[in-house]
This record gives sequence, C-alpha cells and structure tokens, in this order.
Amino acid sequence: MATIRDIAKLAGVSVTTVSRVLNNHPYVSDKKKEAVLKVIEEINYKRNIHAVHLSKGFSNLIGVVLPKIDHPYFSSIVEGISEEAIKHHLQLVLFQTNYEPAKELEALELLRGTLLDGVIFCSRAISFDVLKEYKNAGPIVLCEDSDQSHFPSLSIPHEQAFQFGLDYLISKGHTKIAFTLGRMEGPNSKKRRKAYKTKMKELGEPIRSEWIFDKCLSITDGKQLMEKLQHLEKKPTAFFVTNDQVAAGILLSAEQYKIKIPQDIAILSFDNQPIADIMGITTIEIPIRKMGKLAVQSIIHCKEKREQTNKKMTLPFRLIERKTV
Amino acid sequence: MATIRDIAKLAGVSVTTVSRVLNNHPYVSDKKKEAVLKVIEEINYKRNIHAVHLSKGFSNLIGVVLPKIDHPYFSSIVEGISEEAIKHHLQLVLFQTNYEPAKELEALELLRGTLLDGVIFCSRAISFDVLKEYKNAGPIVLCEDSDQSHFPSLSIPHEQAFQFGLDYLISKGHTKIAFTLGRMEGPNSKKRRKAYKTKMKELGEPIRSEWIFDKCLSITDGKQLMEKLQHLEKKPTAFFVTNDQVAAGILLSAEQYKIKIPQDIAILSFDNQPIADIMGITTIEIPIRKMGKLAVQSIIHCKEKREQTNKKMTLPFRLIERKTV
DNA sequence: TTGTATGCGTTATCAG
DNA sequence: CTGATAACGCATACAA
Repeated sequence: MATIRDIAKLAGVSVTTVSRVLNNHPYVSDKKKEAVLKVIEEINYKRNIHAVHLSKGFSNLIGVVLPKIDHPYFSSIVEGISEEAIKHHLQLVLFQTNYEPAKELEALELLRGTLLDGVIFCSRAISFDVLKEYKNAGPIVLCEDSDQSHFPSLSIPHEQAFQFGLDYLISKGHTKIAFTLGRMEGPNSKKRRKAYKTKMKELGEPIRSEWIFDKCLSITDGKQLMEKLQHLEKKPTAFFVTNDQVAAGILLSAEQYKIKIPQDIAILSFDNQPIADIMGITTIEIPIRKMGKLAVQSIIHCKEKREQTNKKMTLPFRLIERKTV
Repeated sequence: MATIRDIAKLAGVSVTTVSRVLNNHPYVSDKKKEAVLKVIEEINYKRNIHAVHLSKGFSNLIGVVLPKIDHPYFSSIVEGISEEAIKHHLQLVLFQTNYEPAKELEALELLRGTLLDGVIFCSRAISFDVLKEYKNAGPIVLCEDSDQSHFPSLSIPHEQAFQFGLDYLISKGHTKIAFTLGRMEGPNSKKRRKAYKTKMKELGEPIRSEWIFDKCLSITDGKQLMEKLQHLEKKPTAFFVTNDQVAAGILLSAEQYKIKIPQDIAILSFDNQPIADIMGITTIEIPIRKMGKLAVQSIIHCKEKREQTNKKMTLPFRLIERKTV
C-alpha cells in the first residue's frame, strides 16, 4: 500500500505538503497541490484511516445501542440517527444487545477505547451505577425518560403522556382500563406505571395486576394478548398499549374472538407509525425520528464543546384520534 | 491517557511484556503477568483501539449497506447479520443509503481505506462496473440474485421462485395476474420480470404494462395500490406482490373498496414475516435472517483465506399456504 | 509557503 | 522467557 511518503517522493514535495493537500489546508501553492493530486490520482492512493484516527485521536464513529433492530420503534430511531449522522459525516456502529448487559458494555468499552466518539442508548439494561463508571469515557446520550442528572436524556414525558392518554380514555367513559408495557422495569415503563397508579387512585379504581401485561412489544404479542383476555375473569373496557404494533395485533385478532373495537374494547397506543394510520388506530404520537436526530446533535455538542452536558430534553407528544377509542 | 509504556514502567517490565499480557501470549512468567495485570487494574487502563488497528492492519468492523433500515426486510437481514457478527466479534457499521450511489461509495472507500474489513450489500444502486473497481479493496458480498462472477452473492433463485409462485396461482385458476416490484431495475426484480414474461407467454396472455407496479415496498404502497386498481380498465384476478408489507396494505384497504380476498382478488407475496402469519397471507418464504448470517460467514471466509471467492450461493424458498389465494 | 522531526499507542521482529 | 527497537501511516508543532 502506498503511503504519503511515497506520494511525497513521487511528487517531489514533503509529506507535510501531501498531508496539507489531503486535508485541504491553505498555504499550498497551486503548483505543488496539482503535482500531489496528480500522483494521488495516478497511483490510486487511499489514506489509511486507522492512521488518521490514531493521529487525530478520534474516529467519527458513534455507537448505537438497542435491543433489537427488527422492531419499528428502534429502526425508526436509527433512521433518525442515520439521517442526522450523515449530515455530520459520522458513521454508525450498531450494537444489537437483546438487553444483554455484556453487549451494552462492549459499546462502552469501545467508547473508552476511543473507537467510538459517542454512544447513543436507544434503550438499556445495564444499571445506572455501571453506566456512571463510563461518565468520563466520552459522550453518552440516553433515549429515555430519565430522572438522573449525569447524562443527557431525550424522551417524551412518559408519565404525563400516559396520564393524558388515561384522561382521554376516561373522557370517553372508560374506567376499567388495562395496559401493556414493553419491559416492566424499563425507565419509560416505570413512568407509565406510576401514572396509571395515580390515575386509578383518583378514580377510586383498584390496581389489578392481572390487567398489567409485560413484555408486549410486537404484533404477535398483541395477538396473544387477545387470547389472554379470554381467560380474564373481570374484563376491561379499554386497553392502553405499548405501541402501534401491539394495537395492530389486537385489532387483527379481535374478529376471531368476536370482539368489536371500539365498542367492546377501546384501544389506545403509542408511536403513530404508518400501520396506525392504515389501520385507523388511535394513538399518541412520539417524535421517534426527531429523537434520533437530537441524540446525534447532543453527541456532537459534547464532542465539540468538550464538555459533558446532562441536559434533560423533553419532546412533545400528541394525540392522533382515529377509530379505536 | 495511560499507555502501555506507563504500565511497563509502573510494573517494572518492558512494553513487549505488557503487550504479551494484553494479548494473552504465552511465554510470560506468572509473576510478571500478575504485576502487569495489577497495574492495569489499578490505573484502569484501556488500550487505544486505533493504535491496535493501525498496527494490526485491520479493524473487525464490517460495513452493511442498505437503502433504509426502517423496513422489515432490511432490518431482518441486519438482525441475521448481527447475530452472526457477534459470534465472531465483529462490529457492524451501518450505511443507510436511500439508494444514493454516493453513500454506497462511502462504504467502499472505507473498505479501501481499511477501516472496514468487509462490506455486505443488502441492496445496491451503483453499477457493476463501479463495484468492480473495488474488487481488490477487500471482501464484498452481495445479497442479490446475481449472474456475475466477480463477487460472492447470496439469494433465493428469484426467477425460479417467481415462476413457482405464478404456477401456484395458475393452478388455482388464475391467468389474469398483476404484480408489483420494489425497484424495477433491481437485480431481483429483473429476474421476477423475466419469469413473468416467460410464464405469460406460455399462457398466451399479453404483458400489460399497467399491471406491473413499481416502487411497492411498504404497507402504505399496498394501500395505494388498491386505489390504483380502481382505475384499471381491465382488472386482474390475482396479485403477486413484492413482500408481505405490500400484501398487508392491500388486505387492510380491501374492505373499503368492497373487495373480497381471495374471492375477488388473490394475493401472493414474498418473505413470510410475522405479519403474514397474523393476517393469514399466503406467501413465499425467504430465509432472510439466514441470508444475513451467510453473508457474514462469507466475509469471514474471504478474510481468513485471504482470497476473493465469487461463489454464488442459492438459498431455498418455500410456499406458505394461508388464506389469500 | 515549505519541510524536518516527532508524536499517536500498539504490535512484530529479532537478538539475548 | 524478556526486552530494545523498528514498523504501522498520518498529522502537526516548529523551524526555516
């Protein structure tokens, strides 16, 4: 492989001049610049990026940590991240973790090893205490509704949004409300549970643990939910679900159980993905792509200012009324 | 940041010994090894990965090129790739291209610049001639039904599969068959078109260009298709569509047009994603995740043997009969 | 405007 | 088993 030294020799200049040309620095005479460019073209030179990284001390690579890329919520975030990253000439390194802490740590270790200029956690399983150990490893941003003040975070206000949704269901006459969560112990789920508890207390309704369904993320989970519903002694009149996928699963299997929506059961979900539009699902929109973009901007901000921010960024949500409530 | 030199000094050994310990080389006395490990632990040393990469000449990073991550087909491939990559301690660098050649070239340039140890094209827009220029840059694998013999490729036999699907529709009494494609000029689409042409000729049916729909990829595209169908003078009795998403879109909007499936129109699609199961879509299964896994294995093979293979790998497909034909 | 010399942090070579 | 030293390829103070 040819190096800048080879180029320098062939073009009759110094390596510095070659480097300057390569990096579009000023103070290079047109003549020499041309000579260098010519040689580069001739021998089809490409610079060794590892050497650039080592020398500069950074890489333009950022890590994206998520449990599963094959889910609309996460692939939407990544799409947002990707769009913004391209603008800033950043490359994305994907960490599909299945919520295994070891995999999440891998990303953090690479951050510390300076392979990554920053890490975006779309969701996480590792504890806060572990995360804090990497506080100084580089920029980290969390896409979750977080109360901590160590890392920047990015989310809709889940508690408020969930309360808002409950109020909407209540305004439609529902008091018997069941709900689903993606991951019971996830930060966002905790907020949702809290909102539920508060609101049920207000209503004077009991908290029925059998009306809280964990690990509901996919369209398949929604379908299975309908089966579980059959075995419920006391049935709710409304379902407030994790996301549009779950809602879609419910809708698609409602017919076989002779359940009419919204007459028998109302469905309210989160996200507002295309499927919600097509199936007429009433949902609370989350600006998922926007979250991705802001996450990248946050990383860049930390990188440029060389400072660790811990800004909590709250994004707006809004109700999209359609036909399931 | 601490370096191995610091460690060496603190532990009273040479940098070589430190390096040996770091890389689990033999021929290090337990005593020195322990001393080194102790210092490493104490100062919380992490090695600089750029330096490792520069020194070793490779990076354990592979590029994944795709138009859009937010589509079940592509996120499934990536999931397969990811699963296999983890086993081999490879990290994935994502290139979301929107089929812009410049973005695809970026991945290839990084391959040439040795940042990437290999590149997997899940789909591509650049021409073959351009691609060939990177033949020697490193391992490249194509997830497409390809006739070329320069790069390894990985796909179901699209022409055969499409013929098979047509035969199935024909066996069910259909001869008026329309179809959709993701990208008219994509390699896989070309095969499908070819199969269609052949089969229609056999049947003595004319090729109606208005029965061929391009750019159908998403659930939304499927929905729009139903609207377009209304304006067709002569209507088909069956639709053979790009993937399950399109099929789902059709099914979900059929009702509003008072179209019964399969009575009025039969639907056959590709992929066999979860939504096909839930909606009862008859589909031709493509082992998408498997493709991702094999792609990684192919890259690794090239890397290890230091040889460019050009093996064309053909994966099996199979019909999943459900309720739409 | 140009070039020399040195640093970036690790691994590999080879002599001991 | 151990260590000095030379790569790896580029960027950049500093000197000219």
